[in-house]
Amino acid sequence: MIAGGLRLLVPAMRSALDDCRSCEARCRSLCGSVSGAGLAEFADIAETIRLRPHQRVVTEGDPAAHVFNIVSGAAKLVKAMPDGRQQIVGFLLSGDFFGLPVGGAYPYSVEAIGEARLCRFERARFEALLGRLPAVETALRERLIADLGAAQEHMLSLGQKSALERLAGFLMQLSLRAGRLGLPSNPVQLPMTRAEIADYLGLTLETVSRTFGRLKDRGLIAVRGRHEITLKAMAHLDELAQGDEAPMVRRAEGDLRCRSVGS
Amino acid sequence: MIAGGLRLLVPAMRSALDDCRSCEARCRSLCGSVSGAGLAEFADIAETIRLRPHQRVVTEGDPAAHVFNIVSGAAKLVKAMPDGRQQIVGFLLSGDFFGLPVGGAYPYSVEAIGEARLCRFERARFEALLGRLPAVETALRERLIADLGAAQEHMLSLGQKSALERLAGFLMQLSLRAGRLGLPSNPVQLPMTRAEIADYLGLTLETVSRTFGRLKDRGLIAVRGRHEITLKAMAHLDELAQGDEAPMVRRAEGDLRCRSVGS
DNA sequence: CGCTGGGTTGATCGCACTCAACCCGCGTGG
DNA sequence: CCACGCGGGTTGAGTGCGATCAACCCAGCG
Repeated sequence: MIAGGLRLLVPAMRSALDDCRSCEARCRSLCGSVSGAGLAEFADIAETIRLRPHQRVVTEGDPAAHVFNIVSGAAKLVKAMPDGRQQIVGFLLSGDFFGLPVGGAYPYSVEAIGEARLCRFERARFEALLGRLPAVETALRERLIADLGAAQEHMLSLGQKSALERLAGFLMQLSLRAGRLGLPSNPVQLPMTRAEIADYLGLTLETVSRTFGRLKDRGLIAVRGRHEITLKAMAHLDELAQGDEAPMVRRAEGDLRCRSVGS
Repeated sequence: MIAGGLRLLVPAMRSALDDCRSCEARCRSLCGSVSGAGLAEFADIAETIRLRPHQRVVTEGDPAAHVFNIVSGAAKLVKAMPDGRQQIVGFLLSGDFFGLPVGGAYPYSVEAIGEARLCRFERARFEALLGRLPAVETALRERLIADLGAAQEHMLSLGQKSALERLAGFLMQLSLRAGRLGLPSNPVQLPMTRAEIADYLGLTLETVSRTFGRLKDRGLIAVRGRHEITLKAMAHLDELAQGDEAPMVRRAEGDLRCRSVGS
């Protein structure tokens, strides 16, 4: 999960929403944690929302009155600076959860990528439910820990990796994630634009475009259309993303310096 | 909290540790969430550990058998790459909590900065306790959400901000954090080295050193010794950190300002 | 004393940013 | 039907911020 992933609430909406059947398979692992009664309670406070492309559901800094769950489509979590710079801190796919506030306010804005359908809960009621359903509370904790881990992994990318390494890692992430959702993991589908990839990876759209070219030149990927990438050497891509292969920059390992005394 | 902050367990150690009194004041807000019996249970499974400077308690990738709570001193969360590059994803101060695994393994290494004392719990027992103490589970959830928010804020820094903006933001963070711990918030104490600041901000130590110089030249800070910084214009520093003032587009204006001072 | 770890400063380099032109597909409307 | 605009993408030329390499400084300490 690149960011706010939390797939436990989808089952709750089966009775509230009529066309959620595509979610059923992929969230089965967490269905067991919700009792029949609890499931009904979730359905009770659920509300369906449809989003047009680029439409915003949540605005950074607003008081957090609701939490959300993506049913279908994709969205992005955006943190903006006053001068227009922005960082996408995560992409959300169907089943992902978001909207938990920091200090009472949303810490990011959320906008749809393409059409999206999602499910809304009043936050107060949602939190009240958590108290009554410890299994859900535990599942939520697990997801938060996973998200925190993903965030830390992304910090490593943003702070230390080259453009090539970041993009390779991004493609591998998308592939793994699609696989977990039961979708084909090799021709990777990119619902987002180059500019959005750039804002996620801390690069510019030109650099992203050029870096796709470099990956293609190396024979690691094939670009088919704007939104489909074929991974031609996943193991190699992964090595590249991890920085395993010879990079231009090699930093000395500080702790073992005592070995080679001045010679 | 810059990273794995979680201050709820400290009270539990009052009976297990004799000299934790400095923690008492700062964790009072969460003390109420633990019943007397629960507190005793925590004390029961607590174990004290002392660390020498640079000593490692947790290694990235190892199976996570314990969770920890910092009693005194400071530590860093480090993610490393095979070629030696590393990203510090957080600094821990007294009261902070860490060690929750992603996929069963620690997602980072943890090393002491200077001397540190901490408290260790077996993870299985800790999680069992969470089930019996819902108030603690809730407090843990709150801390995880706050940590996730801090991580996302840091992504914005790493992905979009200049060296000057990152360092200004870092100093403001440290100041706020010290204030929350009941320590003086203006002459900021830096327990870590320049190299560690660099690895946290995604810069090199040379750039960090030069950027301290630029902040000093602008009259925003005063550097006293290696580990103490006086913030001379916190409002201005904060604007700088947020990117409110003229950023990358017209760097010339910033240079103009320096020139008029210099010549 | 000299050694060592941490910090500062200078000179140079290079990756990614910036600015800019251009391409392509698509929808709209004359 | 083509003209046009527009959003998204690619490519090229030049720039600059921060990385790299390398002295040098300073304090603590055996």
